[in-house]
Parts: sequence; C-alpha cells; structure tokens
Amino acid sequence: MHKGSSLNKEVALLKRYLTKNHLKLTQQREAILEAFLKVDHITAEELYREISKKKRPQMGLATIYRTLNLLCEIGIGQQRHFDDNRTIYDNVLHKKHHDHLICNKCEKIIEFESPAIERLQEEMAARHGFTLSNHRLELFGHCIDWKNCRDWQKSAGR
Amino acid sequence: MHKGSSLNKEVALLKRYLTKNHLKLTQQREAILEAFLKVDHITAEELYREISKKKRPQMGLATIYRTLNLLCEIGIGQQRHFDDNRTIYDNVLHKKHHDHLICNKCEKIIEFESPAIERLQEEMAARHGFTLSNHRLELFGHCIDWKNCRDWQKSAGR
DNA sequence: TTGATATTGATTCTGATTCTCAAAATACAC
DNA sequence: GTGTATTTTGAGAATCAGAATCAATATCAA
Repeated sequence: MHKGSSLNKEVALLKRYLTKNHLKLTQQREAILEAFLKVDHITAEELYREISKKKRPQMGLATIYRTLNLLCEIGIGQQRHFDDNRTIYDNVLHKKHHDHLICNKCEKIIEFESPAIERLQEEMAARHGFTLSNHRLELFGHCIDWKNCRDWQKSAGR
Repeated sequence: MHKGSSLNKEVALLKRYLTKNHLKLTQQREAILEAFLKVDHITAEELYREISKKKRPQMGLATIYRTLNLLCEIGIGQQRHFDDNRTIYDNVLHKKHHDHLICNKCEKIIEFESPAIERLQEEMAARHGFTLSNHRLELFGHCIDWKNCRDWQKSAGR
C-alpha cells in the first residue's frame, strides 16, 4: 500500500518529530494530519465527524484529541478558545499567521494580519527577556453592520 | 445592618445595571463584587474558597459563576482561558488594560501594556469597519531564565 | 519475521460550568 | 411599613469537552 507518495513537507516534519521522540507514524496520525492540512481551523469534533464519515469510520475521538495536541506540539496547529466551550485548532501553516477581529453582536469573525503589530510584539517580548514562539490576538467589538447582526435584537432586548 | 456605606462607583454601576434590567441587588452579589474588586484576576473556584471561608460559608459555587458572568456583561470583568481548563476572570478596572507574556516552559506570566500596539489595533479595527470594546493579546515563548524554569527538564526529557 | 514498544478505540472518568427547582430574599406598589 | 409578585439562591444533578485507562493491535528496528 504505497500511499499517494505525496508526502509533502508537513508529513516529513511530522515524521521527523515522531522519529526523534521514538513515536510511531500511524495511519490514523497521517489521516488526521492530511485532513487538518486542508482546513484553516477546525474543532476536534468536526474533524472527528469529517474523518470518521469519509475515511475511517472506526476512528476514535480520543485519537483525534491526542493527535491534534501532537500537531500543536510540533507547531503545525495552535489551540484557540473562543468565547466559551468551543476550542478550535488553527492550522498555522495554512496561511501566514493571522489575528481575529470578532463581532460581539453577530458571529462575524474577520482574519487580519499586521506586520506592524507583530514587530511591536517582538519588541515588547525582547524588552522583557522573552523569545516568542507564537501569539494570540483577538479584538472584540461590533462590526459596522451591527444593525443586521443576528443577535442584536436579542441582546438589545434583554 | 447598614453596610459600610462605602458604595463606590463600581457598586453604583452594578446597581444601575441591575435596576435597568429588573434584577436585584443581593448580599451575595455585593459580596462577590467587593471581593472581585480587590483582586487583579481570579478563578471562580478561588473566589468561591475566598468568600465561603471568610465571609459567607453557605455561598454556593453556582452563584459565583452566575455573578462573575454578570460582572463580565457589565464590563467589570473579562473571562480569559489560559492553556487548558483554567478560566480566570480579569478585573478590568483594577488597572489599565494589560496584555500577557506567557512562558511556555515555566508558569511565568508577565503583564505589560503597549499604547503603540493598542493604537495599531484601533487602526486595524477601523479599517475593517469595527468599533472595539476590548481585546486580548497573549504572547507565548520562553523567558530568559528558561534554564531555571520549573518544567524545563520535564519537557526536555520527553 | 520477530519482539519490544507505542498506539488505538471503546469506554470510563474527571472536573468545570450550567441547569433545576423549592425555599428564601428582594423590590415595588400600596 | 406590609404584602406580594418576581428574582435569586444553594444544593445537588446534569452536561460536556477532554483526558485517562487498558486490552488488543500496529509499528519499527534489528
């Protein structure tokens, strides 16, 4: 079973990490990585449904969690807690690092990037003797369309 | 039992909000607010222990959660999820808004503020048609003392 | 191919937060 | 002040995401 042979650099990265740590490259891990690389961000539950319905019906949810955490350790993923309950895993390779602009009234989430902010972040970190590996920036507010926001009437009426 | 009469502006704010929404100012809410205003940030559990041991042994944990969420709605508090599991409630009035610099190796958390970054954030928000109410910036990395970090040996040895 | 070791999946467990509901407290009209 | 409608409380149950357990299975290196 020589699989697709399209072992790109992420799979290579995974392999290297696994080997270095005496871990094993399993079909599950490969399938999860493959699916994860296709998305921008996803929850464990979504990824579970995605994979178990399309590829491996017998895949266990625990394996999803374990592997997503693995990907976060490698640096391919990053955990992010939105509001309450939802934890999403960002694919940090999918595009350049980006930050989020989140509307409190509707569910709109805009991704943006600002090299200027990143530069200042590095500066602040250096000033405090830190070397940065990553960061998380979330701006909350309301968007210009707030009159059309889904939750506006509900929250205004409270 | 005319309590202290030191109803400062935060209690007044709480009162105004409660009245406006046909809610009631209870002794529990007042006690929780009072305790919350003394700290910089705290978890629900910590606040529960603090209050139930020192002031009101019969205080229910659910009331702590309910009231903390109330304070967040008013804008006195802000929820923040660290790593996994821990959710802390920031007292946003306690000091000027600050961001966090978090060491991945030890548990060190440094608070900092950067008006320059804030300014750029406003700029980005405006560019996308957003009006900001608050934000959250967390920088992850390792501190200069990483050789002394508590978890360093553990994680290096993995 | 073998054997030591790591991983999986099913399940259970955990711990944080929310929900439930009868009893108690509060606000407001009088 | 008093009465009463309404909200809140506390105790415990329910919920839920995520982690832990463990026997069965897959992987890797020799």
